[in-house]
Amino acid sequence: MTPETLRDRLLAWYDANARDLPWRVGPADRALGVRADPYRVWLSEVMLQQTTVPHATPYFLKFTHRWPSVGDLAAEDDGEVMAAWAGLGYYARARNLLACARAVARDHGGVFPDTEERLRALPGFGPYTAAAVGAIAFDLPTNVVDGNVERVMSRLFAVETPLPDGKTELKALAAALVRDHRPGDWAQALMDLGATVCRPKAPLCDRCPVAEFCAGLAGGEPETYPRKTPKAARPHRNGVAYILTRGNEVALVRRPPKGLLGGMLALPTSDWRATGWSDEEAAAAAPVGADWRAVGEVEHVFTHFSLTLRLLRAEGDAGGLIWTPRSGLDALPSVFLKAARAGLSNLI
DNA sequence: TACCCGTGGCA
DNA sequence: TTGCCAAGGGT
Repeated sequence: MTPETLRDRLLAWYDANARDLPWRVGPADRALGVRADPYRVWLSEVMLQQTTVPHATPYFLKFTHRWPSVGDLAAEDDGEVMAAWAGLGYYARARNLLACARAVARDHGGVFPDTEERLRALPGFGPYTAAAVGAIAFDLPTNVVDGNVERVMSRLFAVETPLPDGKTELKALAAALVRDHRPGDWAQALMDLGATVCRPKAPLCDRCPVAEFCAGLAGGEPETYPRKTPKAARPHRNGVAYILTRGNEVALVRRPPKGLLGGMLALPTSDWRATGWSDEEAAAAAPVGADWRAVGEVEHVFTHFSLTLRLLRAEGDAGGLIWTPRSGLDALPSVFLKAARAGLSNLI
């Protein structure tokens, strides 16, 4: 099978099997000349970074309803956007999202630039996002390489070099298939194939439009690609979260702008360390003096460490805290929402 | 370059 | 239960 035949097969498959996604202009409409809104394409691409479609979708609908244009988003307050992002994770994306929206509003007249190079210069635009927005929103023949495309290429060509070292080789293989014809559909076809057929586990090779081209399938174990270097073990840390209530309100803090959960509202915490905390030690380290009572603990897993958070609760008052009604706790990252719910529960 | 940075679903 | 996994970017 020639590369041109492979392309024809995959694009035809996409025409018949494209996923219907809220940020997507499908192949039928694109054939009529309809273009996707760069703002919506960009927003979806950022939300989908390392995030599943089911998890990102409600956030996309919420954001586009509340901020229909990049100018609307650029004019919003930081805290509102960070609160709306809460629960989606990787909060640097939200900080960069705002920085990018404001750069587009200020430096580009509210219009996304239409070259890969100038997109790449915007905050939060790495190689992937610049290529994806360029292809999907502007039909530029860019090389869009995400985890899906890496997996598809590694199987099609039975690439033995483990990731991440194999990225260069996989990217070159993908580049050799890019043409000026339907570049936006091509990028989305590759990613849809990776997401629905050439899946990480249990690929559906009997439904694959390019199976006869696939060296990984010919070798008998397509699911073993891409090869990967083993990951380091995840360390464990221990911390204390303090739940100070004043009637219906809970005391929160704003975390520093960079680092873990940067810029997000949070419960006050101790430092997070390898050794555990006794109740006495935890109370002594509290941000304010109060009659602290141990009310349990929660477990949470981050990308590179796991955490046991001991929960101390007290009723009291203090300055320098962000007093928030219980109904406002949905502005918290998941780890603190989980901790607050557990600590405020009457079941303890 | 290697490490940092969330979350929830699933086998 | 544990580890793997999802449309990566920043530093």
